[in-house]
Amino acid sequence: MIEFPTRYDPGGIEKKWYRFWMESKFFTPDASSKKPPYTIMIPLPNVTGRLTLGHVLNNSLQDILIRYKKLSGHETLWLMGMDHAGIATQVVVEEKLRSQGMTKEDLGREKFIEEVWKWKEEYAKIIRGQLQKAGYSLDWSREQFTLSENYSKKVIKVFVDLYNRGLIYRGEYIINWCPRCLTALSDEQVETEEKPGKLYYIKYPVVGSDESITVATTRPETMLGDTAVCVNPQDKRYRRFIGRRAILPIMEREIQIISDEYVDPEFGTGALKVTPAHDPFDFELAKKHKLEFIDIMNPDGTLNALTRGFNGQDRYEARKQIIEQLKRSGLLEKVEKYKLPLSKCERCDTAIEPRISKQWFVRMKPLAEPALKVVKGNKVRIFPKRWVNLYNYWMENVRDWCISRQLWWGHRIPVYYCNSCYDPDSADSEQGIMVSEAKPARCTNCGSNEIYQDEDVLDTWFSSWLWPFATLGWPDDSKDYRRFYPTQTLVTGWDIIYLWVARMIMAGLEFTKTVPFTNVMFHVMVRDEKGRKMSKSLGNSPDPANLIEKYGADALRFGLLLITPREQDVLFRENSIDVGRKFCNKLWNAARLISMTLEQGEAFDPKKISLYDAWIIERFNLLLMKIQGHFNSFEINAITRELYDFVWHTFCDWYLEFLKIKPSPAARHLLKQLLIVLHPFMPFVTEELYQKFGFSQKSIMLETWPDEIPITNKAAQVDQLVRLIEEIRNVRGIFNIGVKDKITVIIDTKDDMAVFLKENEDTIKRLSGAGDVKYGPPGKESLASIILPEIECYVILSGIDLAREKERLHNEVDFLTKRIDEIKHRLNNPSYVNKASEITRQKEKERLETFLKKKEGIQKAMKRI
RNA sequence: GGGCGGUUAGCUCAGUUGGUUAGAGCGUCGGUCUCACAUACCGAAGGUCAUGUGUUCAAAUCACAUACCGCCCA
Repeated sequence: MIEFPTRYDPGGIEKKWYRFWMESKFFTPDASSKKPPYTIMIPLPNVTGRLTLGHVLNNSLQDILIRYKKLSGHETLWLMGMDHAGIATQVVVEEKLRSQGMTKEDLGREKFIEEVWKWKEEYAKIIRGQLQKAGYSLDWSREQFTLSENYSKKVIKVFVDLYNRGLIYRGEYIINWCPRCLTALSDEQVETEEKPGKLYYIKYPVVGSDESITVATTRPETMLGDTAVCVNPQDKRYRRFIGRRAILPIMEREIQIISDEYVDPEFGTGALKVTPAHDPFDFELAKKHKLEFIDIMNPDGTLNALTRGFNGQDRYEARKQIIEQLKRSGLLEKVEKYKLPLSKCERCDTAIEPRISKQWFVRMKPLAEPALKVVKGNKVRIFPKRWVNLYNYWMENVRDWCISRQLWWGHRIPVYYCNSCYDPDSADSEQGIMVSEAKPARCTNCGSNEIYQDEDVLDTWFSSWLWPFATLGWPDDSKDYRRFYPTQTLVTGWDIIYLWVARMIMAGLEFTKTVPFTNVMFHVMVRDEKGRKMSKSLGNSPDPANLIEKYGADALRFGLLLITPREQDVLFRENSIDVGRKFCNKLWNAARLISMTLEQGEAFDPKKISLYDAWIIERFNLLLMKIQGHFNSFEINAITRELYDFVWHTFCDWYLEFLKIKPSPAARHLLKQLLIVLHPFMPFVTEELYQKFGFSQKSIMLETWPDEIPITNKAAQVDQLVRLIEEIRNVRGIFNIGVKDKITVIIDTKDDMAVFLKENEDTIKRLSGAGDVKYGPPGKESLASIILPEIECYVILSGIDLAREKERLHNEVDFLTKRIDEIKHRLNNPSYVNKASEITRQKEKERLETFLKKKEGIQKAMKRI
């Protein structure tokens, strides 16, 4: 007899088994194994902060795939690692310093980086703890970090290689500048939102006339950097001004009036103020027309000395004053309300400043083309399919990637400058610039030994796009790399298609000549009740570790998956994972019951099973088939629903009830199979139960995914029995017959069914609450009638309202008559007969048959009343 | 402005090639501590499947349009 508490308590059990798995090295694959490999690279969490429920969803899905594949005979590797997350981590550490009244400049670069490393160690530990608590079968022995010495070497090598092949260049362009983080950002790290703003109409007086030309702008402060006004050459209103000069108000500077057909005459006034150093469009225009570039901003978003009186003023403060001045001088024509897109830094929410700046870029077109092809050609398959559109859209419109960041925390750019022959003011010359993995001893141009390294670091994503192979030893021809690369599946959120997924595909093709993974599974986002994405910086996620304390890891994992919709983001409410906790307890108790019905010494033999066994096995086989299908299309939350329904409403509600009356060795066998199938979803409780029952392996992790169990019995009679019991219960409910009031039922049926029901009288009695079962046609008692295709059944109602039963039957007849007419009509319709499939028509005929029989039975019963 | 997704019971969601009387969980109501589980069991109430038009023998399911919500891009 197995000792079995009535309640499942996950606490101690989870810790015990995780330690056991770790000590047994079950998470660490053998690179020399002959089994087919299955590899997943974890979407490396940032060391910035604690993991959120978003990570729980993401990692639970991966753990399910990995554990499933391991059970299915694969050598699985789920590689653990973390991301240094340049800006995000630097921001939080700066924040921490600020709370202590310090800035990073107070510390200096070296000391500051030391502080960040301390942060990294602290949070890496927390994150590992969170992941282990959740039961994830990550290979900890191969853990990676994007800023480790080893990983950095690879990042630097890639930079140098790409530079040597002309795919990395330095250039002066308009980039997204965050005045808070004081760094350039890539286009993908900027978020835009629509904000109510204003459109200001400003008059620029035309030199040598008393006329003026009016421009419209949403950012009047940028006018201080204007170097031209541009109109469409076809625009009759302005034709006469082209080639003349205007006076820039406030600055009192003369600027040109030029024409270009890119100007939209419909927008604003049709005259465009040109600010080449602060707008990407104006920048292009200025290059074309050889205009002057005037940068009027300091890095922190204040205006600089080139703006005369506004030097040192904040951009928004300056805007107010400029409007005031324009009003006073009568040059502000009008102000309109206007909705404008506002760009923000994704990390700190500060409004982005487009700004001319010298940065390093990756040429993306040549990388994107092959990456587009592999998705079109199904070499990389994306699930759900609809995300292919987004991928294609981005790849087809890809822009060069700004990879330099003015940060301290990251991979220092491997570019060196010669102090004597390099000219920082020359935009194009490469004289005195050296790109190499190690610091050159002397300048390759002039031989000077005064050489200094670029101060900037690389975009974090420039390291994480190498993740699938840099983690496995590449560029060395290592055993792991040969064995586990390319990987099979990537599981991630759709929000980083551009930032990460697309770039990994490009990097894989470029550096390893193969796709880095064959399947990409995108899952939805976890949001809080207000619909905000759960994020480390917002701090709006409960700590998964706390939820696990409260509910158990299996409960959190299973519950979260169960409430996750197919295509829509999940709005998380804590009480909704309670369903996971209850499910664990249900499974626990199902096993408990089975342990109590065990018959010693009897082994399961599929040839010697009861009809009940056959009935449940049929359903179990069907379940396996469905699960297989869903795994193939990566619809994992569909599987959780199938499992839930099967365990609760088929296995427990019916089979275990049958089992109480007729114990069977099949139950133990089925339980084992069921535990294996459930194991990827709820690893702890299944291991505990597996061990409790002493099944054959050392751990459930070493088991084999079940095949369908071949059976020959047909269990259709059990379906009829289930229906009969449901109907009797229904009658009890309708007539308010209490559970304790035993009723008498009369069953009228024939042939095999009569034999079967007689044999299973105990089941009927027990599950329907019947005290007595009689057979044959009923007498003249007061009866409620249950008419099934092969069974007629009557419940004796003494002292009960017969009018009610009459009404019930009457309604039923009405309903059936309607259906029968419908089907008859359909079957007589020539186009239906011609067009509907054979199977459909056959089904329809069977339905008609059933309804007719039932109607007849009910009519007979009505006469009897 | 372009694109993607959503709209099904009071709430959160299933419903995958069009074909029984559209399902589940939670909540509500009624009844049970029935020897696995009260973290449970039995039953009930509750739906013009957003709206409109169309295709079809047949539409929650397909097409088009509209409305509202969410997201992405410009």
